[in-house]
Amino acid sequence: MMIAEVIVEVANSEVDKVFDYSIPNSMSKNLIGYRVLVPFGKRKIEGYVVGLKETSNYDKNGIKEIISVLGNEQVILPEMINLASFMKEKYHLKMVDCLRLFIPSQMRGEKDKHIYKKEYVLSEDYLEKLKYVNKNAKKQLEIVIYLQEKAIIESNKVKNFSASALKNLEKLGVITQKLSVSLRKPMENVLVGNSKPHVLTEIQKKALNDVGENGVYLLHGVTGSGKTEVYMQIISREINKGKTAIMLVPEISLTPQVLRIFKERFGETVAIIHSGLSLGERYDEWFRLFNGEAKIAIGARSAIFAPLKNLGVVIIDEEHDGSYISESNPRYNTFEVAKFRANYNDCSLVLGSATPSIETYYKVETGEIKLIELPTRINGKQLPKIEIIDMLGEIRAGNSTLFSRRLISKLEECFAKNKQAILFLNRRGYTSFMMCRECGYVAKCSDCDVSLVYHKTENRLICHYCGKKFKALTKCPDCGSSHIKEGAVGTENVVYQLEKLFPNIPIYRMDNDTTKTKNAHQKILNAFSNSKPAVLVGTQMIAKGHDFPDVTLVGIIDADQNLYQSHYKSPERTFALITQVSGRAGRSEFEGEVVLQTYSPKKYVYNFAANYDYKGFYKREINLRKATKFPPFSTILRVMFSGENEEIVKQQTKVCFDEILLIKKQNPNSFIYLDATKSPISRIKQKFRCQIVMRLNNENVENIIELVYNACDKARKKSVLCFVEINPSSIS
DNA sequence: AGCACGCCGACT
DNA sequence: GTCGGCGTGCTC
Repeated sequence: MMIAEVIVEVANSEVDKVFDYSIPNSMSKNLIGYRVLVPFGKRKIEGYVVGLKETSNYDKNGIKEIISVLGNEQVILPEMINLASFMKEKYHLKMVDCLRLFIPSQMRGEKDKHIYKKEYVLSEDYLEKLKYVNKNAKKQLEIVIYLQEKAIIESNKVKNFSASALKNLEKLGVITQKLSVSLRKPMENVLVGNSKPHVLTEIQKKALNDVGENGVYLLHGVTGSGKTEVYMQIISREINKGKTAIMLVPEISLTPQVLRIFKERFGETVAIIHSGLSLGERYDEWFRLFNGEAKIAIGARSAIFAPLKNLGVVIIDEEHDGSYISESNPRYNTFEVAKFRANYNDCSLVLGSATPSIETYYKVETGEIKLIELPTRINGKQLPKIEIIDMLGEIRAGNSTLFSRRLISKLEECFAKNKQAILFLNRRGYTSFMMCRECGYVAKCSDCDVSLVYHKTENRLICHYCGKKFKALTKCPDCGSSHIKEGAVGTENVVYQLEKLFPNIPIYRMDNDTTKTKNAHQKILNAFSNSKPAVLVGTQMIAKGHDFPDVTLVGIIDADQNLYQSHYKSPERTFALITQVSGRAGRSEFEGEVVLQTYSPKKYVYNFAANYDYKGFYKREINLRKATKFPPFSTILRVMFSGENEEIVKQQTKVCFDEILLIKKQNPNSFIYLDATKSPISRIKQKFRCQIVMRLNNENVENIIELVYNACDKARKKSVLCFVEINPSSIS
């Protein structure tokens, strides 16, 4: 008899183990990677076959038979089953959560399940049916009252109510389910032209040749050095050998322009995976990769899971970008996943960046990564000159506005020449918080432990963590004072101040708030590029990948912003951001310049950034990390507990912490630091958060992590979420 | 996650 | 008594 090992498709559950099922005689035996329907308790559930064997150890009640095979395809390749196991072990994830990353969500569930949204409304005769509801059924009555007020429980709110209460009300006929179709958006019409490969410069040619058939490479090239063309030719080379390719870019730079370049060069052989696609489109693109019609996958982080066989190369552009580390649900490090796939396929992995992460560059030193450099701009122009302006000096000279005198005169100069400027500030909204000058009251979110940001256009206070909106303050709700102090300025405020200074210059703003609707991105960029002179004010989404030929001036309003968060990566992030934003200037025949405003002009990071001295910066930074024992010379681990009941969260954190203390006792040399605290943001979306943070020596670290994972399992409880992050990009 | 089983408080 | 809420444990 043949036994199939099945992972059942039950979301977010404790059922994370292999279940054995026998394969009926009528069924093909080679079921690895197939989706199947299996009896599970009293239910029938979907599952994935991850292994086959002759006998089962489970014999309590005998094993059950697979009911049927779903679809006729091996949707999960053997490589991907291995990858799922690798991720499960490395990041302490659930097997299902990993497998789910590999197939489009449309494929799961019964046909069309995910196209429909589940919503509840009151039945027409609900008043009649109400008499059947038990008077003690508190939860059920709560639902009825909610519905009387709001008329509908939207699909995203369904989880806020007791599932059994909803079910019972539906059975009694008090409420009915309403299925509303969420429509497939039409396919974006990108013109597929015939872009010919560009003639490479000698340096580009050398770079192309230096990338071998396997191994890991770092393409370190200044902004505008023509990395994209090198990537495209590496991909072409592999496609011509009959292989396939994956190219990852940060979500934020997946702009229509970038996609168009690839569509024009590779036509139908490229499939694009990004968050703007509808579920249907995503499914279509996935399937084109799966059946071999498309051979190149381009997309953000999750495109690393593209169902491609016979990979020839994996490219990670803007390698240092934070979006490559997943910060939700299955938390993984894209570089490590990419390396797994590259090893499995015996192909090369190419990282590209103008400002590689310190940890990556360290791997160049240790020989783990081979370095390829593109030190000059393709147009032969110098990188824009970066001028550091001391904002404290401005205050001393009587200028306490947002803009230094230097920036204003440069703006005037720029407009007079009919050119364009970009002003960068990595903070959206109008003012970061509002505080009462009399009593110190600060407007905070009701569901999260953070202050609210004032948005002038909406005239609302908005929580940047959960999105909840509140009425704007005119006076302090505590003491009635109308002396309200405003916090740090955001992009909205920059636009507002700028309008006063330059009433006749068109000003565009690009941030999360102005790009919510589809194609808003494109509209703003089009409008901006068609008007001269003009200013574009924006957050980091303006920093990447855009090619604005007429931008000659870049202003960095508040360069210090990143440095306030005392994270060991703050300096490298600041360096990367300055380099990135500065790279927007002087991309065509006109020279560019950059005005960098700071309150701490002496900080070493600014000097290195202003001189485009990456290597100098790296040396200083790596020595600092070595001396202070921070990654890559140690490993930081954060265990997070979160849940609605504060006491239970604290209790479970304590249970886990005590376990970890035992580990520390037995491995005293492994721990540099260990502490359990409330998270700096102690509540998000009504969930309390506690964390255990530790810094570990690298010797034997794999073992210690394993022990910490076990400690987490001991503290596991249904009502509390627990997850572990390795070298988290933020611990707030 | 579902679904059953079983304990416990409230009401005909 | 008995009905339903709600906590616990199991699913090959």
